[in-house]
Amino acid sequence: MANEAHTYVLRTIPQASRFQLDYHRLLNEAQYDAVTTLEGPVLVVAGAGSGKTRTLVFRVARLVESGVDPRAILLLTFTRKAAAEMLRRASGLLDGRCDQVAGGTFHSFANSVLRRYAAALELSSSFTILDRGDAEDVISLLRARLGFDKKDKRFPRKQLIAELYSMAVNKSRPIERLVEEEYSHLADHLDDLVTLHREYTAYKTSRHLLDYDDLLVKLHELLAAHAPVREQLSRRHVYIMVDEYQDTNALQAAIVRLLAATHDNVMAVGDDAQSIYAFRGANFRNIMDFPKLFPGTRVIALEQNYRSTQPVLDLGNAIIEKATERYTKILFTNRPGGETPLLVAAHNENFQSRFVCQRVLELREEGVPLHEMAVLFRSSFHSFDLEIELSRHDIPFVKRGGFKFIETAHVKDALAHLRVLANPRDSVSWHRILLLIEGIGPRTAEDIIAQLSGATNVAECLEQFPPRPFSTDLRALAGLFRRLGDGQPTPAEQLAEILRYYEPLLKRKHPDDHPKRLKDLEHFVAIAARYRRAEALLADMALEPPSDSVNDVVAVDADEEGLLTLSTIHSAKGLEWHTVFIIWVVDGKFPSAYSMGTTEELEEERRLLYVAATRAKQNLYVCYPVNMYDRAAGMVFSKPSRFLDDIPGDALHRVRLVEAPEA
DNA sequence: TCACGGAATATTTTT
DNA sequence: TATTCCGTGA
Repeated sequence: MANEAHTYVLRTIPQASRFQLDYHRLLNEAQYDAVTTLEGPVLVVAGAGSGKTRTLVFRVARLVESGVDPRAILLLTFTRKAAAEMLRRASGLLDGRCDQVAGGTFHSFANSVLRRYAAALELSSSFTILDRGDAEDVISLLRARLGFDKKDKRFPRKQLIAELYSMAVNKSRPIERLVEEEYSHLADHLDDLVTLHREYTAYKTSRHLLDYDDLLVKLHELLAAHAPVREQLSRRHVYIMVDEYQDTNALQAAIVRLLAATHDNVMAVGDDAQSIYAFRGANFRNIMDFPKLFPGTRVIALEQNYRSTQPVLDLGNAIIEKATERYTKILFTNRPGGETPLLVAAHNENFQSRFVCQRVLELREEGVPLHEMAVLFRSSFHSFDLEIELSRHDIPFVKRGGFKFIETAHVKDALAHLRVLANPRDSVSWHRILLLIEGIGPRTAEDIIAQLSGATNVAECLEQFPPRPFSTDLRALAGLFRRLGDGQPTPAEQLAEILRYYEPLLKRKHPDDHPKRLKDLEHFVAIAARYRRAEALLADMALEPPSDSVNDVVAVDADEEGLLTLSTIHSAKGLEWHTVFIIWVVDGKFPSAYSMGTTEELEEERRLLYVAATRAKQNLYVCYPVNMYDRAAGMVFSKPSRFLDDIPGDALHRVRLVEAPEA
């Protein structure tokens, strides 16, 4: 026995003792790889439905289980809701520790960092965030002040100017070059646009105003120019994960690079085929440049799809196959069976709407709950007719994307009062507030704001303004601020006080439809009640406004059976449903006629259709009306989207909707 | 300087 | 079609 030769094998002891979760069993190989690579730069190229979120969630859990302080993990996502959902799931897997992970959007992260380190940038920590509309208001104001509005050559509109300035930041290119390359029709006004931009920047600085782009610019500046702060932040956020990396831009990439300065522990997750935010300055090539930014990057591809049936996936693959530039993968699935997606030709828009309603009701009968179905479209207004039809059939729905309720004039009016309370130098909000008063126009408002800027007590200053026809109203406003200054009211109480002042003004301004607007404002008070600090409310309203659209829920009964989702494709990113309808898949609408100028734009539209198609788990209906109304030509025949042109019939089954004889 | 009404015009997607 | 612009009268 003692003489017998033994061979010994080293065997790893199962790590059950060390980790609560059986990562090996719960993840596929590529996912496991991504989840367990904790140190160093990693790029996860994750196809649609390949368990990207699952991977991120498990990685958070893995990090925490490995003894990493949850507060050292930073999860940057596209919406804060996405971050919250992931952390909720991670907590479900493991325990409450995962809640302490820092998470949010680039913008909300920038917001909180900048408030904390405002001093380093000679910025007030009570700065106000301008949304796009606010930025446009400022631009319009300055444009008038500079006299650009009445030149012989018509000056561009504020929207376009704001877009130009924003694009310059998000594409990291000077205005001059951008105009030359992409806005050549503005070339005549180049000098004035540059002047206006300088004024715009100065205006914001002197009044502690930051627009969306400034948040990123200032954060970058803070990290780039202040080494001690960079060190501190980098040591604080030791494990960084960036979701939806294909929709980030060069500036955001630079921020990540600086944040990771001391450790290089960054995991970027994304899919170049799903890049749909170029109009905001995102560049899908960013994802391919990640390894250049972080030498030694480990690239992991997730190619197995767990979401969709093979026929749905085949259609997705067929759509994206013809993209002119493509870096990655063909998705495959193990999900058996499934129906071939249908291309449904409806006689006109209303037939299309009725088809959706009918099919939704049938599926509900078959046991598919409403919240497992969604209707997707290119542009928000494409669903108007459908919304009417759904109401008629008593089908409850939520609409995501499009015009948000926070963007309606009356909500912004009410919000403005809260904003000046936090930042008395917020002249944008002052402007809004004062123009509500009868008899006060831009000129008088300017005067009053000038007075206010030197004042220590707002209410007193307003009361002391020399008598004018509108003095009574001004005193009422002063009274409001006096009351708001008293005690420590909650944001909801403050808002209620504001509404008492605002209601008469609202009724005067909108004699016909003020009841609807008042209802919105009550809704707003309810939202405010969730906050204890006004600052948090204000930041959220600017950065993460409630995603419900204005014409919101037809709240029949939002019981467990839930609501049907209507959504723009952009707002449907990352989500999935049992059944998906895509409507208005017509050339000119999808791709949008405004995006047919360049190949880049057209390619982005193609990716958009790809994103839409890959949201479906089981059923996919691609719909279009054969006859549609065109303002110029009246009723015309439509042509299905060019992206469907060469798709064979076995990948997309073409059917025509005919009216069944009444039963 | 303000308010209002008629004319011009661009028209999507969002932090 | 809805918004923004621009001129007019108060």
